[in-house]
Amino acid sequence: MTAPLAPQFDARAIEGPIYERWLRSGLFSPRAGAAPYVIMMPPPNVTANLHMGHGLNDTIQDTLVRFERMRGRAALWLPGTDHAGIATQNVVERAIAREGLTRFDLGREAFEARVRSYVADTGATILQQIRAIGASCDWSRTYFTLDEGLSRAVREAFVRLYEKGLVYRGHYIINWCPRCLTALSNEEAEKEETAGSLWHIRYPLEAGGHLVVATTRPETMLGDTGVAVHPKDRRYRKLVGSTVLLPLADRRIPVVADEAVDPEFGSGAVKVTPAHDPTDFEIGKRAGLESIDIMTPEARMAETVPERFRGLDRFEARRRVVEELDALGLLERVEPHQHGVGHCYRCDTVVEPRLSEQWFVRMAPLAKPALDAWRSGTLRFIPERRGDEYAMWMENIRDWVISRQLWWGHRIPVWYCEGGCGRTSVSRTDLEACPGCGGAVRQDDDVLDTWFSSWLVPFSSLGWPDETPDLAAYYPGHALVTAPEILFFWVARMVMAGIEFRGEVPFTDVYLHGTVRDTQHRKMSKSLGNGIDPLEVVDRFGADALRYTAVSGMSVGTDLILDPADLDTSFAAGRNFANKLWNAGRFILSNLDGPVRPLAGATNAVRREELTLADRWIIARCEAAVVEATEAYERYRLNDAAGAVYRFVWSDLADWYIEQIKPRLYGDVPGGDVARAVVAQTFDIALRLLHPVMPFITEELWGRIPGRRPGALLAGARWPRSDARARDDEAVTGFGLVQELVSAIRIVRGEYGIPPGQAIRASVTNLSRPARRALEAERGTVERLAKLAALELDVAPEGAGGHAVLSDGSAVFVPLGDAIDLERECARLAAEIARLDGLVGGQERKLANAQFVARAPAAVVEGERQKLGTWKEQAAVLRSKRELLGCGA
RNA sequence: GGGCGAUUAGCUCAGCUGGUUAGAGCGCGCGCCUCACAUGCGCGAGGUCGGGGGUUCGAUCCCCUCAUCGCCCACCA
Repeated sequence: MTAPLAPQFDARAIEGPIYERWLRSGLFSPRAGAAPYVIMMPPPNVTANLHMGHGLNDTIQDTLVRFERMRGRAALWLPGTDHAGIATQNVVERAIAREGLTRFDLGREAFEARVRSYVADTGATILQQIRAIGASCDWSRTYFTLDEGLSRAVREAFVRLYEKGLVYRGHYIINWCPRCLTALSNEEAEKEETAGSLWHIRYPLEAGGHLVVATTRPETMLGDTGVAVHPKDRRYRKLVGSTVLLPLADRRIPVVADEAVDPEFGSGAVKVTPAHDPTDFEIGKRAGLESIDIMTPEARMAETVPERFRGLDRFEARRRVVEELDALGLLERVEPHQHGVGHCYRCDTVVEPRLSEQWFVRMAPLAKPALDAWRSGTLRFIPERRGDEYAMWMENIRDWVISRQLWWGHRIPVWYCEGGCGRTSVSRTDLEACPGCGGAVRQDDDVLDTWFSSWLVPFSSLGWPDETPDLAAYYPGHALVTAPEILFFWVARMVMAGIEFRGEVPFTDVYLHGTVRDTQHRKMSKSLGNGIDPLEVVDRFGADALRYTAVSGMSVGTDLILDPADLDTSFAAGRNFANKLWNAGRFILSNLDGPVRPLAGATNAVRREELTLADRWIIARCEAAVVEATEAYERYRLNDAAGAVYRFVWSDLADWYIEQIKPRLYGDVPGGDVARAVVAQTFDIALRLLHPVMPFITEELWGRIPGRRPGALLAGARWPRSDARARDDEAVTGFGLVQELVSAIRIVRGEYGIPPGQAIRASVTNLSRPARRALEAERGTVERLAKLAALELDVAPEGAGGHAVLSDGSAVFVPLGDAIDLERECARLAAEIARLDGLVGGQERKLANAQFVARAPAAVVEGERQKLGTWKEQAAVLRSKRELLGCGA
């Protein structure tokens, strides 16, 4: 376990064993006695394979859960899978089609058995794959929406809603997928803007002349049972009540008046096909028109149309109808027409509005409290604007078609009496006989929409309808993290179900993250072949690199753009950072071979007087990182949290502090024990702060810091507390000047191509008090990092050399002797002076503006004055240097 | 047709309540195998903050408008 760290970071070597240790530790199950923090994982489909969408979604959830777990919450991230009715059935139907079979060949029971065995094989795959990215789910509570318990919950919910009159059965126009052969909800019929045509057709009037109607679906005219006009439309008012001779179908149909007609659109007259259009259905109902269903479930023309059209596919029928109308001279004109056409969300087939008998949930009563929850602030969305979408949907909610003509799912718990009484029974338990007459019963053939089980998950997964301890402890939950695509399918409905069945919203924060897209901003998809396999990324770069890239590449609500063609570049940031962390860790750990003194508390704790300026500086920077990262995690600004730790680790700790302490660590100067204490502590804190985002590498390194209890895990360690005593403005300013000076000297070196090996001298004059103290304290640091033979303070420049000025006005001089290119140095200084003069000029104008001084807040004015002073000072210093060099005007 | 969002360096994005010398990563150029790291170190180039107008002492940030892209909703057939 304490094998030396590999020189080269190898994610594959550490991730498996660490995940095993986490599992064995039991940390993924919520600890008893603490305040809970609960996230329900959006259950992936049983047949799903991990894609980047999951990668992103699960990374975010895991980051939040790990953060809260470390903060001491009883964190529960509850995983499960969804039986995914249509999707799964489609997969299995495709599989048996390869054997030349349909589900009807197999019959219901055999087909269902087939799906079950298929799912038994594949069901656990996705959850296994999720582990690869480090997900800290409580696997002991894993559920499947078709489990016995969740099935009971489904029945309970159905029966309760039925008993309240919120579930009903009726004949309505629903969206029908002619390929899946099932009803779909409004949400499942995705509108796609389509370039279609608007056909203007002449319908002859019995009394002579004709009426023009416009339609986008001419084939439906075979099912027309009326023509409607607006009651106030002068052009047509007198025609109301007259008769139209419907062409092709050769039927006589009435002209009716209805408010739903828009006189402005088309000709102002509408053909009415009650069996194939929701608006027409309503008009037909009001006018008492007949409904003629002209299509089979497969969307071929049915027996109800003239023989020559029967059996034709709807689009073929469309062509034939148009052709015949044209031949008859009844086609007035055709114009291009953009409109939204519904497509099945599972197979993309154009859905057909169809009249059929289905089960529905009356949604308005459920929507009201769900909307109130948002309005009152009980429920909030991140980003906020998503709340408006939620509200709009709730306000315009339509009843939910919950029956599906599928075989894979929860069978509708309704039994029809086939004996004498004809009663319909809704029951929590299977019925053998009619409760009314004792006669035979037949269960409804249909199953429920998949989402009818998903919307219960926040409590059904915890044991509902039983009042289990889990239910008491972990409902309601806290955050719900998902893609905006399922806001209505799932999130909104969970809120409704939560309030309806448990009296409380199931979570308070809905974090809707973006979508993973390619560089052309196309959604990643199997069909486009632009996907990225997260498992390949994990394999090549490690889970931490994947997670870091995902988290840092996306701010609240924005999409994550990755290039599937260039994984090396896409994941470079994460891979490089993991590598950096590993090497910094390797260095630090190899220098902590002995006991490390604590920074506070114990008797041999490092005293404040023992700290160098650099120590105080890194401790202050670390404190700032704690505050920044903690606040960012709390606000779901994971990219900011990751960025804060990244900068601390790379820019502060690795680039400066580690370099600063080397002489102490090597024993070249005293104070090694203090440096070790400080670096151990700040590194430890950095690992904690980063752990939610990069759990594996941080776990591996953290466990090797001396003084760990055996078996201690970072995943269960406590979150760093902010400590006001660590703040230290003096050290931040002072060490900042040290950094500036080193940079200034490096720039001069670079300008004149002074070889890295060649030690030079540098002197600083005109020092401010903080600069003097800092440079005296860190003289050695400057000398080493700028590769100086000596840093001299207050030694006036002599001879030719490079000049620079620090932000406090300190004048830096690097003697160059013959190496100087006087012209070049003069030009360089002139450019810098010009830049400063520009700033000074602007600033002077600003401060000369009486309005500004009078109206801007005093603190702002004071700040601007100070800036002016600084720039003036810097410009003056450089001017004097130019003079010194004899640059001339 | 309604509603919303975006437009900042070559690319991907920060810039959260108007005052910053507008930042990061990747890419690019120059110099470095400096005993943790070349998946690295040092230095650097690169931006009229989409166009136009306005409010303000002051606008990348607020308002209007135009353009482009995207998302959500919608029974004008």
